[in-house]
Amino acid sequence: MLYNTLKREKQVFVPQDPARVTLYACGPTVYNYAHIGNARPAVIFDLLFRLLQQRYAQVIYARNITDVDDKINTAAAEQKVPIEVISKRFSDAYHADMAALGVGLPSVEPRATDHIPNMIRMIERLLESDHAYEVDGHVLFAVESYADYGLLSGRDMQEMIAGARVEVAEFKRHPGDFVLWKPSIPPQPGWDSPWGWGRPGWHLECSVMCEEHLGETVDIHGGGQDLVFPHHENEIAQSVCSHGGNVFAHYWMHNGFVTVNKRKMSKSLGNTLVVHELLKHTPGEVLRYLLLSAHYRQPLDWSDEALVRVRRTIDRIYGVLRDASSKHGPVSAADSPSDEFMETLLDDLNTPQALAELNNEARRLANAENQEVAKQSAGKVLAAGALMGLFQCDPQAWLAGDTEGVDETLIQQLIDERAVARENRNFTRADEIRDQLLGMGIVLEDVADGCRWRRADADRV
RNA sequence: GGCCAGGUGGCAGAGUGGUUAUGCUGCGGCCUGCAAAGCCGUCUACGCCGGUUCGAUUCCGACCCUGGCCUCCA
Repeated sequence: MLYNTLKREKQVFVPQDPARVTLYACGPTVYNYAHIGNARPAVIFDLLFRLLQQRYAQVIYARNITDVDDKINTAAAEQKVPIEVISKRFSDAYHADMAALGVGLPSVEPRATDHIPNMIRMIERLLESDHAYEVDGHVLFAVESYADYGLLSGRDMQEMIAGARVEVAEFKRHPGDFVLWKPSIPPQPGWDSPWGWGRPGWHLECSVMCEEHLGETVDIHGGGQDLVFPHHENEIAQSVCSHGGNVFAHYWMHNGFVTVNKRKMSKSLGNTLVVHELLKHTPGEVLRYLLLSAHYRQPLDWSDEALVRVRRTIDRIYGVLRDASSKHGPVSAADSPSDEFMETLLDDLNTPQALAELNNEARRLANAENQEVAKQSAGKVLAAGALMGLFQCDPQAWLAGDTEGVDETLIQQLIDERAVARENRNFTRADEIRDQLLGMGIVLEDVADGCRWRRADADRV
């Protein structure tokens, strides 16, 4: 069951071919570090990919890297380095950041620059069928040649012209026409083409890479909500028109925005949160949980309070897992999560409710009175976590936190000294030691078989 | 102006025509030498006004408000 932007309703997902399910998600343009808004679709479609793989024998998930774009050219010019340096640096960073968020690699990760000949062929087909025209070294797509243009975004071209706020380039036949190919001037990147030396327009790479790696028609195509128009609308136009009218994608999924303190994240507001930076202070798992804590189609508000909240929730669950294994022996993931969990996740990726189910199971685990119940509950928690990319760390290691800069020997000495003091019922001294450690950011927990310590929340978020 | 979302308890955030979401916080309790951790309990939730209904937060209509897109953007 998936919400389809095209139909504006939830639909039962029926693949064209259950033996080969295809998913395409718009990946990053590599001109800068990924911000948390880029991470949201990466995490969501990673989860969708995991779910599909559970249900279908073969799932091909393509997530592209756009490595030819004017923003890359600008970044290269500013930093006075070749564009390849920029695209290499930030695609590497993207991989590292996404890996930290538990995002696996897609089946294929095509790059725009590896598909220039195919792009040229697609443009030629569009020219031949009069869906495109050439002017001064530019090739433009003629939106009037495609009757269904605007269907995905629910737009009427006439109305859009009336409300247009942007000056239209002289050479366009219709204000909505968009560039398929444009001339380049060094140091801009360029390739030889029938229309001179130049480079592809934005939208084209996704159409071509879908065609190349997944086929003319894909099952699911996804991306951020802001891509609905014009990016995906234009992709549809190009693909349908160059494929003799064949459907481009059956299901369209779009994720909502990440806002920061209720405001849309944007460069102009200076409130973009870069994953690379967030990871310096926050484990990727916390970021992932937070990204999954709201439904993917809803806006997600990012704040320090939210980060703290998620941190505490995760700590509690790891704590329950740790206590369970020390009380009932080692636990491992069950074959599958609970039915409730799967059901809700399969209902248009209802991750908040799925996490609620996971929390319910964790509570059952904490309340488990015997080993059998405990192992069963722990198995469900771990299986659910595995599917969502959460709770795969060793609980003890997670709770100990980052021990860098912590003098473990000194802590142990103090704990031993405190144990002696407690033995002698010298609680004044014992509490003194506990306060001293707290001052160092260390919290003590007395348990049946001794005393364990962890870093205080404040130092770990 | 056009199009599209959404307004839920202190906060975050699901969901449902009649029954506990879940998490975080606060408060009370169990446990503890005291704590911490964990557990239990708890805090008169569904923007406003009509309508349908035995019954609406949930369906229908009007209204108010918020956000997004229409230009590069996940």
